[in-house]
Amino acid sequence: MERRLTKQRSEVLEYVKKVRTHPTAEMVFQEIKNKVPGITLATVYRNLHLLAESGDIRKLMINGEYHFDGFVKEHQHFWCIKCNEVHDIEDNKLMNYTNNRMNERGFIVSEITLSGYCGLHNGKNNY
Amino acid sequence: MERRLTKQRSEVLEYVKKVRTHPTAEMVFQEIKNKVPGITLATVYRNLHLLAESGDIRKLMINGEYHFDGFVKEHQHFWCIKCNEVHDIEDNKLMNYTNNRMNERGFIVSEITLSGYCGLHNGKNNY
DNA sequence: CTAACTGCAAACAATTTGCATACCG
DNA sequence: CGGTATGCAAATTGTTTGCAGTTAG
Repeated sequence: MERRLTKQRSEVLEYVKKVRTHPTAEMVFQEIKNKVPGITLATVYRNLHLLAESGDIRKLMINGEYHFDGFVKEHQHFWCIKCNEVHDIEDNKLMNYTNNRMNERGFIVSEITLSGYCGLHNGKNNY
Repeated sequence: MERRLTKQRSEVLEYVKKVRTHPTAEMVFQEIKNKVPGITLATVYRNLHLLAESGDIRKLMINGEYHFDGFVKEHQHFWCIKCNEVHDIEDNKLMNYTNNRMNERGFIVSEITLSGYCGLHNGKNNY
């Protein structure tokens, strides 16, 4: 199944690649619909899934919604319960430690997703 | 808002407490509907959420669905992409390490959710 | 008694699908 | 051309809600 480069697909990809906000399909749709008149949410979904499948972007399931991440270098995610934002965590030590501990138990870890309170909502600064 | 102990609520609680399978609302409903004739999925949902709110059970969002866990002692979860099961991980070292690393960055971790391949599906035994 | 709870049906939100048409390579 | 991809509308899935009747304390 060969892939074609349509206006819709390239705009979806470009948008997800340029932001670091882990947008949902709906957010991507809202942001690009002006540049791609007539585009549908269904098309955005289809492209996001295809792009994730081909490894151009990552697909995350956070709090019951898909979020998409144009940053494909291995990293982890943290979802803040309070501000509802997804933060990138780049911590090789944490990744290695987690892999080692889990490998010992026979598991292979492909994703680490943490949740809790981010810097702005950790109680030290909670106004 | 005082809580009452109805047949429906106690059966939901009892079921979630007795299994270690992290059932969804639908699964709980299917398992108890014979013991509680006439019970509705909506009632199961309402009770699961109330029980989670009061701390009697835990509520997890895994792969886009709520799962419920009667084991309330602090622990982590691992979701196997292949068998689609949620495994309990009890690893205080991993928890402490993760907390420490994340605290340094100003985050407070309340949940650790890993995903990947469990022992039966880690490629060493993948038939 | 009376506020909490229930069943029922309808509403919802996120996502997916069928199908006829459009268009990339 | 031929098979991908698209728009549109309808369908699905998981979950929540409004409401009138029921029940625990």
